[in-house]
Amino acid sequence: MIFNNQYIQERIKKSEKLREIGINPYPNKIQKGTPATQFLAENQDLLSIEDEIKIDQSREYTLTGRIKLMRVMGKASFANIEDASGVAQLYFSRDDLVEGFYNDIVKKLFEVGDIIQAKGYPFVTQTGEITLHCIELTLVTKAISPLPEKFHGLQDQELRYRQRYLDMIMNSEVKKTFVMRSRIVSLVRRFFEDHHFLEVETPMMHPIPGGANARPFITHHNALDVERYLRIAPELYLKRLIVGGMEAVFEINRNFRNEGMDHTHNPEFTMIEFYWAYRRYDDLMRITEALFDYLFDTIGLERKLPYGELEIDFTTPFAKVPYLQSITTIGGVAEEIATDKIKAISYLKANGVEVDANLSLGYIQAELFDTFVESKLTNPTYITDFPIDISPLARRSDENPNIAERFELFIAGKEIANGFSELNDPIDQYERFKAQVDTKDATGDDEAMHMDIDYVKALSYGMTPTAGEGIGIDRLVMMLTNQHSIRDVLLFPAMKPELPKEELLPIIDAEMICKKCGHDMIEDLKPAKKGKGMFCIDVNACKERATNK
RNA sequence: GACUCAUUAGCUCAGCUGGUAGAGCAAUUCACUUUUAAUGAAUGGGCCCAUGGUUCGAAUCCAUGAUGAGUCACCA
Repeated sequence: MIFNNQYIQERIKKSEKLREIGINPYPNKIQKGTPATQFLAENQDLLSIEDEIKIDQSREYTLTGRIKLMRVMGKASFANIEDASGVAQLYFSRDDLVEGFYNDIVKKLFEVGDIIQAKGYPFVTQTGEITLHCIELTLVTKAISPLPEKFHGLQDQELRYRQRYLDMIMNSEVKKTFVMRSRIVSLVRRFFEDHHFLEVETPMMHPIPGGANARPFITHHNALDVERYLRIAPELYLKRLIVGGMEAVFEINRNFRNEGMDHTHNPEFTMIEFYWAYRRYDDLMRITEALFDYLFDTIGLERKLPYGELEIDFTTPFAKVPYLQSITTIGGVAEEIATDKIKAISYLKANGVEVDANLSLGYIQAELFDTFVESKLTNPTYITDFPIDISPLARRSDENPNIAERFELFIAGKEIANGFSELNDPIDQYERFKAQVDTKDATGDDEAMHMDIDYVKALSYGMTPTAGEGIGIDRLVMMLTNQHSIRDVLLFPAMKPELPKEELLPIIDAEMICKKCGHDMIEDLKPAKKGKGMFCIDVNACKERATNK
């Protein structure tokens, strides 16, 4: 049982006692009181009263919040309560409350973790803290689980992620990070709206995964009996909207990639993608700089921000370095090596990187870039002029057919944004998809793109010359809040299941097998539409298994 | 996916070269009417992550596994 812990049992007993004496531990009609910080701000003037007793009984306040600390000293007590705004101190004594309430209820049945409402008037304590002198106390919500230790708080990284609400209660700076995240997302949205972009919502479940190189999550639509892919990028849908006549659109939402997790990767992450008709990739670089200026100015951030050991200078305009040049000047790879596939492969091998010789020069250069350049890009830097063959959706440069009108923005060695002039030649697009499919066949690269005929068809009706860009919101927030793990900017980061084996096994034995064929791979099963039990998603495979039995 | 580290009371942590468990906070009881992690006294609280192995004896040593963190690899 989840509540069989001794501490929880103690608290449940208190909850029952409250009910016995007619106090509902979970009352409904409670109004939120004055925010704690507002209470403190409005009574600052008490501090300057010359009198020995700084008090104003004519002022009346109601505060609501969670008890974080309680100091009981016989017939009087102090408590710190916290609400969304901050912490305020309460004072209550036996003689100021209804007779018996202090001794029998406050001291015995109220405790740290409970949410209470306090009515009273402000005064200043001997140690100079503005405090609410309570004349009435009401229980708002009983907490039957105790809070973690009051001084050290919740330190266990795992518990902090799994029980984020506890992390937020105990570690106030966590809340600050997420308030900042919300602010950034809101400002990004406002920035694009102010620039006359239209916010849209495109499908999260795609019949063909596209718009990026990544392995998708697969799910099943029962009614249509088809596979669906959680989107890896909204790109191809947003560009269909440009074809349809929307000339500036953006979408801020989740993308899903079925890949490894680490401190910069979560299986679901947030991106903004925006598409802008009659613009080119250099317009994107300018508007991205304008976005950073807007964020920094509106939030009031210094242009030089610490990031761990680093200091990052966000002063615009950002540096621009062409792809090949970055490999030679920043990566320190000789040009004759960087432009020769055979030499580049052996150079990589000498540095411990194995690459598939079937790959084209562009892919090999991408390896050179990833190995020797990326981690060195600390200050915001645009890497421009990408090899065309690693840019299947970007427009070819008019001047040089081997490079794409594309850039990526790097900060602190991480890719933050990716933008390009969009390819709008439907026949060229078809050929590029085909080349990707061939790569997939030749190298088994299951992240290469699929052929999306419907998208090519959309292009065939004519898409205006368009520029489009994606910015990783999680990483952006990491940079601006000096957080080094994506999990610290995600409210609920992805975690492995925590149930120990012993608890999982009985469930699997009893429930998690197909009722028809006895198949026991959980990922192949779906719950019965009516009644209990599980059945195979793939009906044909199920029949086959059943007959083989 | 590879390597390194961690996992002991509700929480934060000790626990030596193997001898069956300790503190602070929290809880319970008592004292205390201006405290700031309040204080003082007493009491209760443990499948030492799991499973094997070595051993007379394992929280401690070894193996395997689980979860988390960090480095690297892949990706945004």
